[in-house]
Amino acid sequence: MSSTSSQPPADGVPRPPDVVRRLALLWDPPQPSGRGRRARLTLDDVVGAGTTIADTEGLEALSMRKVAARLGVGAMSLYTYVPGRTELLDLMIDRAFAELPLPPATATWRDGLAAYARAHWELFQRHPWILQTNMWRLPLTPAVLDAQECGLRTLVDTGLPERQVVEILGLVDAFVRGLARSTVAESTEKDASGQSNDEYWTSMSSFWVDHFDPQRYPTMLRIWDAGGFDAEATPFDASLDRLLDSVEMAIDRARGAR
Amino acid sequence: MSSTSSQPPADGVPRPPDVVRRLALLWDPPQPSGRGRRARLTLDDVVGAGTTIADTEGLEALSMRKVAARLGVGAMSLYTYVPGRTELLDLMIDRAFAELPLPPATATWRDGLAAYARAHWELFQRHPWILQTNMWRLPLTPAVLDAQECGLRTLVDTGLPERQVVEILGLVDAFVRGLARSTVAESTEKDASGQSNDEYWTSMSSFWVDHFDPQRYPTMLRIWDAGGFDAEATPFDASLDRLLDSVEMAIDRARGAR
DNA sequence: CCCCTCTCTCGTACGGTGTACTGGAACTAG
DNA sequence: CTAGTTCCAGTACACCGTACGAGAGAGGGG
Repeated sequence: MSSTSSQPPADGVPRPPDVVRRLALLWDPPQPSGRGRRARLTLDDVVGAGTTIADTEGLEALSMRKVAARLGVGAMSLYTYVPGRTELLDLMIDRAFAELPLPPATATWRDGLAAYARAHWELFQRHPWILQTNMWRLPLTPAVLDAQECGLRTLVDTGLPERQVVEILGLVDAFVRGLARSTVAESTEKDASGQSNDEYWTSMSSFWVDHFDPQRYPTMLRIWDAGGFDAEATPFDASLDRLLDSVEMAIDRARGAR
Repeated sequence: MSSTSSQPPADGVPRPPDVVRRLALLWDPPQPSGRGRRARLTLDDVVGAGTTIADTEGLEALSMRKVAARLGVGAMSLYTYVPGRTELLDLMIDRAFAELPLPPATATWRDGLAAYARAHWELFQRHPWILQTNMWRLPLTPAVLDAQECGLRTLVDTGLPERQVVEILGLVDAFVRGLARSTVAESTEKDASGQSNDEYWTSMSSFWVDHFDPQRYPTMLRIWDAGGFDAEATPFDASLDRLLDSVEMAIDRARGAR
């Protein structure tokens, strides 16, 4: 657990994590319970509102007060649905991962793994805030485990030893997250730096003339001149194909050694 | 730029980024300037104190007030050395990356790249908060560019097209960060969940009995039984070697096609 | 010598955050 | 109708980053 926790410094008095309650909320639907006053909202409303804010304004704009305002409700009312911000984030992540179109078990390992990677890639475009969650690991939620299960399933019958299956899936995950990160960066940086596009560009290029020393960074200069850095815009699929080639090599080797 | 910015929600009035000042601070040493009252501290003191706090208490505990307290100084005094928290973080990252023992240009590409990866790996063990900075990209600081230059240099003369050099180094970076993340997670999670080790363990295992459905996750179960997940503790070097094998394959192919 | 000017120092204050507490409102079961 | 149970929300607290401005210390010019 912990995963996304320690995202806020645990303000005020830290409130013990209470891992059990947190997991129960994720894995068992909140029973309506009949008795007492009717709820104006559902848990899904709250999670949805949070996701909308994070999608449009970024994770840093996600505050309990803002979520409550969007739902036309007092800030403290949210705490009837959700124990705290950390758990709200876990629920948002679960909801997002539930959107993943997971490939069927019938696909070949290569098609399946490619679909797995592409699905994550597109998810991170749609919900870039997931990459901001600073999680050490993803939270242990149903949809997240579904995705992991699916990814592992694509490789488990290829003859690879189990450890390598885990290792390779980790590599694929890191690859997708890394590439998504830099792609999102490119689109975020410009408007995040405030003001106009021009102002950003001029201050950016002032870096190259004022501080960048070509003698100190000859390789970078050479690669830049050869257009190597424009390739950040290289299609995702080409890089993925090369990665899958190396996976195929590992599989072939494992089969040969058997 | 932007990199680590938007780490705090841009509290209060956002203060325009002023990219120019930020870069100047990073690339040009702060001239002592003679006139006026003598400074009690140096910029390095401030950055060092911040690093110490982040190392020992985590990035979430890094606040201006805490850094100031450690230096025996008022909170606002820090702002004579540093424009704000964002810039302090950039400086801390630069200082950390300056610790990297970069391999000499004389090494073979494989030795150099392995040394590059291992140096980063060890850096992230020493300063795990770097993995928490949520940066879209690393800041454009001298030491960070030194490291990138070094990484690119190991591959630039191997016959790979420039784009693939950039792409492969990105993959290596993502790999190291990903593996470091999950390794750090393992050591952090336990004490981060507060209380005793026992309490953590019992609440953790309560997950497996209360919520984990083996029918839903057969592949995970199978890999678990085969010990595939213990392999997270697999030596870093073994995984790295396999990654480098795939790089070698890419190089051979590029040479063959030439 | 004084004074002026420049710099660093830092108390106060503002607007933001997560959330504990508490009293009340609204509903249902008996 | 009453008791029990739930949801609602205002207030309050500790903490955050940092704008502002008054004071403290040091050098240079007269």
